[in-house]
Amino acid sequence: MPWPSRKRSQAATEDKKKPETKQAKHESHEESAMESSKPAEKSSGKVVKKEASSGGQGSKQTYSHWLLKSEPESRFEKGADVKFSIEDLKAEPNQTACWDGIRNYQARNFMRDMKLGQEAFFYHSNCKDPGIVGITKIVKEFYPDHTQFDEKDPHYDSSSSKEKPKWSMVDVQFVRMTKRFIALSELKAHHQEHKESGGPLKNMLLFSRHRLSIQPLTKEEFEFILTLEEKPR
DNA sequence: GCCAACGTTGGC
DNA sequence: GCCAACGTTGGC
Repeated sequence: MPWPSRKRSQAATEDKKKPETKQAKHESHEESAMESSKPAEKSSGKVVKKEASSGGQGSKQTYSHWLLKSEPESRFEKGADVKFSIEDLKAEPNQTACWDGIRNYQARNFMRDMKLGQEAFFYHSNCKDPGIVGITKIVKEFYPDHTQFDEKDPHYDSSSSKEKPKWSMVDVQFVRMTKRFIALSELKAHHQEHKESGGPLKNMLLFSRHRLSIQPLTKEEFEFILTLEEKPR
């Protein structure tokens, strides 16, 4: 299936290295056709621009901040460990990694909307303590995910081709750890409260698109979460 | 390990 | 294009 979560090593960043490998989840589909046609896509695309939360009523608001899920604990997928914690990111050259292995159209489309310099929360998922642990920034906009062409990679996609790559990835660089761990449970409590009060987390996708490993955040959502850093829980 | 949510596949 | 079956994500 499609899904993704993770990313992995290598970074192409400035130096152009080639990518390495990594993974995330995988799966496949067909390209463009799918893109346009599948449900996920459409929703995603649109969501991105419009919705938004605050503000935007009809207009299209563009997301400028993101949340990236990654699994900090070992888990094997087709023989490969998908573990990639924020500590792993910090250990990469330039503290930068390519976010490969994303095999979900909605998540892929969000990656394609990511712009240089935008920030993303690094979220630990499928682990003992799920929540936000740090902040990263986009240091390379989308380009083909090399793992789709590698038959030995868990995320190989035989339906994709170098001429028409189906899957994309971006490079992200570690910025800093959040001042404290911001647990999913804490975000959820605010989310529920905000649903009634109309607060900034009322529409946070973390609670409605459970399976989306790459999520857009509005500026208001991002900033509200940053204020949580300052308050001891 | 269980299970709810939800995306994908594939028959028709 | 609908929809049931299936598979995956990911919290608990």
